[in-house]
Amino acid sequence: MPDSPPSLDPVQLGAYFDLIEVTSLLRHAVEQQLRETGDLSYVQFQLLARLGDSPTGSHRMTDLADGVVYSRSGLTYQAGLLEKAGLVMRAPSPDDERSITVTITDAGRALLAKVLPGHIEVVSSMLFEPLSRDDVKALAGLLAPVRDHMRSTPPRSAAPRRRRGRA
Amino acid sequence: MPDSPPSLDPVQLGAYFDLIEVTSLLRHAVEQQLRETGDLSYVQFQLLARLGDSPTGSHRMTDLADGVVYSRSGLTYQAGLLEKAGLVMRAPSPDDERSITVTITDAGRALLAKVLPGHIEVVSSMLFEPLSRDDVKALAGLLAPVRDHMRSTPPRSAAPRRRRGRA
DNA sequence: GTCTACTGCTTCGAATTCGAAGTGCGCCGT
DNA sequence: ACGGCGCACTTCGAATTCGAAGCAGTAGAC
Repeated sequence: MPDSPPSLDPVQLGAYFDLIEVTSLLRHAVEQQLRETGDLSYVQFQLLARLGDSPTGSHRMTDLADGVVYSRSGLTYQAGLLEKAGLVMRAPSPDDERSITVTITDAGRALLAKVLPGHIEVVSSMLFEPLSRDDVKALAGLLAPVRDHMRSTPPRSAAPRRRRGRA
Repeated sequence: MPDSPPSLDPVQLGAYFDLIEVTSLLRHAVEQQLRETGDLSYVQFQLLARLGDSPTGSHRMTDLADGVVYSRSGLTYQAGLLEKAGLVMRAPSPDDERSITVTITDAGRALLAKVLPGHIEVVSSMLFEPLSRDDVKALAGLLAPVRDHMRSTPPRSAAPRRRRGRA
């Protein structure tokens, strides 16, 4: 079919706007809590959380950047900050001399633990309070396919993430 | 006061993470499209869209800031840029000498119209493609109460905030 | 009337962000 | 093995962001 006239029906538009607004508000609230509790920005928290979640406590820079949806240069900056604060360590990867492995320190884990309850409190009370258990399940069920779709559709001009081998 | 054990069940956690990731990815994609097509940042686009949507084509600064979830000082900056670009006009309100009324110009409307189709295209193909019509309805139905809840729960105020510094 | 508290916006300084360019390593074909 | 291409990360400069402080204008108490 030819491209339909480019427009979103009112329901789509509402969903889109609400999505943006909800996440913006949530992010602001969370950011404030993190700043107060642990003097962390949201990105820094995300990085620590990701590292703390890993079985090894470490990740490559690039994977971190992708995971958090962040620019590489920005990650370098934030990793530097976190390292200076003693929350992570950086070391060259053993197997690939190009890449850097970032590892969370005990101090990092401690701070994460200190900040986490408040974080969860905010998310819980802002995002989940008005939703029933089934609502949350439904939301998760809706977001998952969108997430997968987005992951598999890389930004238009960026290089497709091919490990090796050709198409 | 023994706060309830602060934790999110796995479903909630997944929904929360996906929400953040989806909007981050969407935002990046949209931002890129807007930059390419009309040399606009996302905030600038949001401001123009909001003004263009208004019956009068204008809004007070504060309402704009609240609408897009943005700091006041940031809005002053962006409004200045938009004005310099001839996309909006600023004039003191007749009834309240303190407040400034921002109005979209014809050039602003033109740029908005130029940029909108691509914007919709991106949102459509990234966010809505993997969702059926009913899915979207369900999503909208879930987000609306959350949005209302957040709006009615103003950011916890007046905590002595520490200086920005260090990690 | 006028004093005081509050609101709306701007200015200011510092921190964060990104993209482009730069450096060095690893992979592949010849 | 050599050479070119591509990847991982960093550096650099410019633009954007925020909060705190500052400057009017407004509203309510008395």
